Amino acid sequence: MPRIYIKDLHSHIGNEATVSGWVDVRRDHGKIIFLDIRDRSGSIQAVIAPDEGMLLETVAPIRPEWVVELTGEVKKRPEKMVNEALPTGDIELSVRAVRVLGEAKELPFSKDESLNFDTYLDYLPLTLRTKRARAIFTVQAEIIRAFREFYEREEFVEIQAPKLIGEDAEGGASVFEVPYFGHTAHLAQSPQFYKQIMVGVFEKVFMTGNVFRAEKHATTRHLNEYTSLDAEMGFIEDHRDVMKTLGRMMRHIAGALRARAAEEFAFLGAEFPLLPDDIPSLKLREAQRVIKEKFGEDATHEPDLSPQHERWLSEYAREEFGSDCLFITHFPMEKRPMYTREDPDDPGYARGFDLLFRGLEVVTGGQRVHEYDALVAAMRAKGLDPDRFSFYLQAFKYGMPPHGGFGMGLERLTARFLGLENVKEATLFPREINRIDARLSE
RNA sequence: GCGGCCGUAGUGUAGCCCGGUUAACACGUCGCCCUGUCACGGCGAAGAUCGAGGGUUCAAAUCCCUUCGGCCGCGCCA
Repeated sequence: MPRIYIKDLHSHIGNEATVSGWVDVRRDHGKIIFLDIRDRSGSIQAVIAPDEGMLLETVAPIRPEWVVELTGEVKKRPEKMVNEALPTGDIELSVRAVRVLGEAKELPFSKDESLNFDTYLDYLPLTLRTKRARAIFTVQAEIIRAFREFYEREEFVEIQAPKLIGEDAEGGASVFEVPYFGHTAHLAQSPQFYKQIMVGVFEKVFMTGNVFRAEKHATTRHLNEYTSLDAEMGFIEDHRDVMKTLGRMMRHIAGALRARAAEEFAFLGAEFPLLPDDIPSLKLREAQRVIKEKFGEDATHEPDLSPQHERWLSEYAREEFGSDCLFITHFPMEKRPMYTREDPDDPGYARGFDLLFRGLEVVTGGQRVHEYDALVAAMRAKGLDPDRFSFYLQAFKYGMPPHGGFGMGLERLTARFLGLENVKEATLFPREINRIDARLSE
């Protein structure tokens, strides 16, 4: 017999049905007991009535998070007992039989209690069961689904990039070392090289996968392991082709969330973003002029934006352009990795961009160097030895089209969509300097 | 790495600035009562040597030092 989900119980009114799930709340009135039962689809009130003497004994030890199977009649509630606040508030399950499928020990805290974030992290297998956490990660799953949906429609091929790599990908960011049969391997800090290589194979590729950063940061926007949503496409004119695709993708994701996650957004008090057809774009130098004029800080000689600058610029983009997203382009070449393409019309500056979303950088992308000799020269200019990158360089040695792409932080994106303060709230099992599941100090 | 803040029952907090008899409140837990609640309710109980170590003092959760742990901001980045 197929399992009946709680959300479908309205079609069983007047009939007997069996549901299974976790006990959310127990309300014991002595001779009548109410259990709120939760499954993946919703929750319903089960009533254990006084005339079922044996049942009361079975139910007596049952506490929150016990897993039970309940059989009984699905009844329409008497009018006075309807709870309009709940989707199943007009019905209840009048229980005839109870089967305990799994017991639960006493909970360390009641599940609705507001916790310190550290306590939340200590008890993730339990705290992820809360409605809030389930809403966040349902939205995240929809973001990935929409991302995949968009690029499949655009005829990109989905690939899997390795996580164990030999040499560090880009220089700069610290990478984790891994013993590898007497050698030292590294955990990938980005799929950059592999997605570029695969442009030589499929022209257009995308991927989702985890990447690793060995940086000792302690902020609300950094993780030591995060999920990167990447795309790379060949035969572009310049970085603006990538930006256009990315803009359409953001609109697709927002549309998909509106269609499929409106309930979660409402529950979390999140607003859908303002995303105009053309996402506004400023060169870094223009953005710095805005900062100086509007916000009074002279950062015109900085090579990059600070977090405060990003928040200001997002504020400006919303007021000025009615957009929650803003592209910043043309960072100085010395701040960008060796595969970055310089803009011939703006020497010294890159054909690259960051995407700011509600005050935070969520994407970095741009056009790449695709000529072998130029790439070798760029490596040398950055003090890198081209021999160490000979594997990667084969792609360019044997013919590559002009191409570009981007990498996007899934947790940052999720957090910005939902207005969460800390990206760790948008990470199922965050890896941070002092914690891999449990605190490392313990 | 640098700067700011925090550590009190299982959980979340108050008390700390202005040291002083049994460290308070809420939730949870346990016991008794309750046939309509929906974060049920009522009565009662247990549970904390106040992160750890040292110092000042007649007296320290409270003041000082050290140490451990955590959070936030910055740097770096997505």
